[in-house]
Amino acid sequence: MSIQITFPDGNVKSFDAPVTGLAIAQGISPGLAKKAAVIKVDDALWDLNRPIVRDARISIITRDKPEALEVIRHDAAHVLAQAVQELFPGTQITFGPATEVGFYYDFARDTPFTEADLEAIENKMREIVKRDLPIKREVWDRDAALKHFEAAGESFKAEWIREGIAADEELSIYRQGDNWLDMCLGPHLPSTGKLGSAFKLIRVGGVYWRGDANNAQLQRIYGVCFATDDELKAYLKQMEEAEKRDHRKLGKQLDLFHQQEEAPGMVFWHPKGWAIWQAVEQYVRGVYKASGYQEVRGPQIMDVSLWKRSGHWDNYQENMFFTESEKRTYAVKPMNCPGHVQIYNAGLHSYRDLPIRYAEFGGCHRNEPSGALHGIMRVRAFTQDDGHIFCMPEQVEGEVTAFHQQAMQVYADFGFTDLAVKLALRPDKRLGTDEAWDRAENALRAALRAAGVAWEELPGEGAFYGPKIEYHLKDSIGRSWQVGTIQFDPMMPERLDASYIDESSQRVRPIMLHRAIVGSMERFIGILIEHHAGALPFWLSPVQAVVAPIVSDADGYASEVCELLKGEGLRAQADLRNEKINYKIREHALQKIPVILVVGRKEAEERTVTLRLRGIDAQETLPLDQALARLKAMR
RNA sequence: GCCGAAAUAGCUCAGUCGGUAGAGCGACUGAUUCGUAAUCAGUAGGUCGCAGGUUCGAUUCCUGUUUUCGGCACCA
Repeated sequence: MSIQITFPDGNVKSFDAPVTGLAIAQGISPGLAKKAAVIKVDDALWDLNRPIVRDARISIITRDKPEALEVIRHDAAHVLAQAVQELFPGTQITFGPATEVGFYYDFARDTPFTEADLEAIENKMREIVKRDLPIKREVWDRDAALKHFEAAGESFKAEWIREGIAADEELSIYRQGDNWLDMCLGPHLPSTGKLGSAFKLIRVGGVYWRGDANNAQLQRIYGVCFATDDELKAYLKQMEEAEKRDHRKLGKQLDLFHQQEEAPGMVFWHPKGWAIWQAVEQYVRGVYKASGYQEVRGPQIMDVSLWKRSGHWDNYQENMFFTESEKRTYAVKPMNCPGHVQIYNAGLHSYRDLPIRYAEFGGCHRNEPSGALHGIMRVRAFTQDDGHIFCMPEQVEGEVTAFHQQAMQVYADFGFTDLAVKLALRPDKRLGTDEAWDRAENALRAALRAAGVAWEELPGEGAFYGPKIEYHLKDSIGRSWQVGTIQFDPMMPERLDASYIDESSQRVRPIMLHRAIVGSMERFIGILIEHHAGALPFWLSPVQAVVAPIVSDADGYASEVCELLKGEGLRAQADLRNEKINYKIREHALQKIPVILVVGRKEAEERTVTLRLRGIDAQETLPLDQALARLKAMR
């Protein structure tokens, strides 16, 4: 039988069926066959040696293409699995996909893998690559597969066949050489030799079977993998650089903050770190004012009955701190919203007053699981740039759109342009009817559409009271953190009895929007530090300028210059230590001070200063008033 | 919270196959006044995370615990 194969350029050629991708590639050129990784058949990626038996549009995917890279990484996972089973018989295989930079595979084994094991496993992987084992796809009968894996003691694979694969679904098995196989959707490279050498095992960690904490604990081995050795090398280099930007490291080096054993998950802000905080806070306060918020302040602890009414006690009591006095139990606030509702409820509101927007730099405590703590990014005591908008349902879309635009402007002002916008939809554990959730989710979608942004939807990730839009930023090693959010909440007004009087004098529930732009001040400052590698923009730098005299004869003049700068509201210091100018320059450069003003005898006599700006070796000497004007312009 | 690892001077780290520890930087003191990324010399500084156990003797071995790190789960 002959089939028609359509090539990417539109050419059509007849082949005797079955024909494989590899054969087609060889027909074009041996070079292409060598570079080929997989073949795209219509819109699906297939193995090169999988027989094509029908008319199809095809394109050969060479190993330098992104789609091929995913296959290479997936292959690496399988080679890893085989290596582990050869080295550690009795270890069960489960799943092993490609990731953004490599791959992982999850194993069930009683004995933990050690760092030394990783080295041995990686060597075994290279050996399997060298053996160049053919990789072949087979379609198995479901019962046969079940029987095989059960007989092999692979209970996790067997469970997956029973519970994870639909009865009518095709079950594919990939054989790697004669003695090893795995159940897998594929596609894969034609042989292990095609994997190449650009991979490296990097760490091992514990995970739960099927991502559920109630299930068995597995061990996940992570690797990184690229198409070429140069790319791997570049990646490892980049990671090394990224580690230098770690906010925990820079926080210490730049003397911004510290944390200690007696206060896990909490931050001791040092003067320089607090200066950054103040700069951020004053900026955000300006945003509050500009966008119609009134700043308020609620109490830090409130009777637990209030938290029972709000629903927080039911959902989060495990993660709340409590304190007691005179036989009453108080909850240390984990959120500011119930407090804001009390402020709202203290007065009577007409529909004409809405929207009412309250804002607070609200300090919250949440007893986060110990394993979740991470520097100042995930803490147990934090401050939100929190705000709550009480409005009518028809005002929601406009408020959300306005918020979005304001938030994007704020991120841009701090130097962030690469934001991920996500829409978190109804979770399993929730309040309210499905109809209410439909309305809420659609209102947020409409607002995002109106704002003209692309967003990702996250089913099941919403808050218990409503859906939310989330804004995410990445840290130096690629971990994604939520910063801003706006959340739709029809539940809290109901539970805490908030209302307004509508046009026909009826008491009606407002909608409440919870919103934050920087989110947690702690987390945001952590991300700021990493994003700028500690070299914060001038307006955020804790010390904006250092005046450094060359000889002690210039000390008086240096102090005068420093006082002048401070008088203009700049954060300046004079470095009058008995050290050489080289020493001072080096130290302040390492401290990432944006401006160093060097003054020697000459400057003191002529009333000039020599400016040295961060990142620029060239110097410029200019009169004091001009230098001052220059610095003021940098704010 | 779960799996794994780690914790030594202010910081970065070395070390002790069980005999109570060392470097560099920093700090302090003195000398030096030196024009754009480290001047020289000297001094001080540590219950080796905490609590038990084994031992003649523990920072080292064992157990527990706290915190941190990596991963997962969680993240109102």
